[in-house]
Amino acid sequence: MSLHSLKIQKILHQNFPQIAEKSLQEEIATIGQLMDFEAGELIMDYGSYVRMVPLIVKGCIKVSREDDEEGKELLLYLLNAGDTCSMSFTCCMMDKKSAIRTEALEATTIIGIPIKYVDRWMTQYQSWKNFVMMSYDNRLLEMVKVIDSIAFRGLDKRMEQYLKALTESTGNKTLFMTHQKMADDLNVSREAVSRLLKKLAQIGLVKLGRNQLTFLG
DNA sequence: ACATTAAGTGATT
DNA sequence: AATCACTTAATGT
Repeated sequence: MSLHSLKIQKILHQNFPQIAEKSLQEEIATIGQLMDFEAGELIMDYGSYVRMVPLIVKGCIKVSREDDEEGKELLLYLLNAGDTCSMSFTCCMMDKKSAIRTEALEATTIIGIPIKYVDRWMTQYQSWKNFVMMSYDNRLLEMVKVIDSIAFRGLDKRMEQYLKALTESTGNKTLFMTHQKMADDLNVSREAVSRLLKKLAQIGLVKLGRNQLTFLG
């Protein structure tokens, strides 16, 4: 067995304990491709075809929905080690263009699984099916939370949730980004973000700086 | 020093 | 809360 395969097996063991069948682990180790992305790198853009399903090994990926018209964006959820991209399953199986955009927020490593296996494993391996289903469930729950905060709560609570998700997901209380970027993620105006952050700074929830912000939750 | 970009502010809708 | 029209502040060249 190759060094590459051994490495993947070890990673699987550490980050994807749900994937139980030995033969499945071996298949992934054989055909999976380790891929690295730098911080800020665009992994999949809106409209491109999905050829692989990623298993996230390390880092953090931002998944966002893009509006058809004027470059509007909305953060849907964040993915971390042990997660997979649910949208990519659907896109793969139906051979559709990606309805989302994914971007690495920090140095990120994934195992890429070519499309053809993904489908076959669904019927072949119980743990793969469970893994996929579980992943759908998690993502859906996260999206419900986002919808909930958009529909029923003000921007202030939404901002808190956003900051919490980002800092937890990146494991860093300080975020290096502009108010404009946050405004894009939340799909609100930059001014609204600036004004709200100023309020949050006054009550001591965040610490502000140019191009950076520290969450003190 | 100058230009550029990020952030703050007030008025208007 | 969005948009506009500006001002002020920080940073890069």
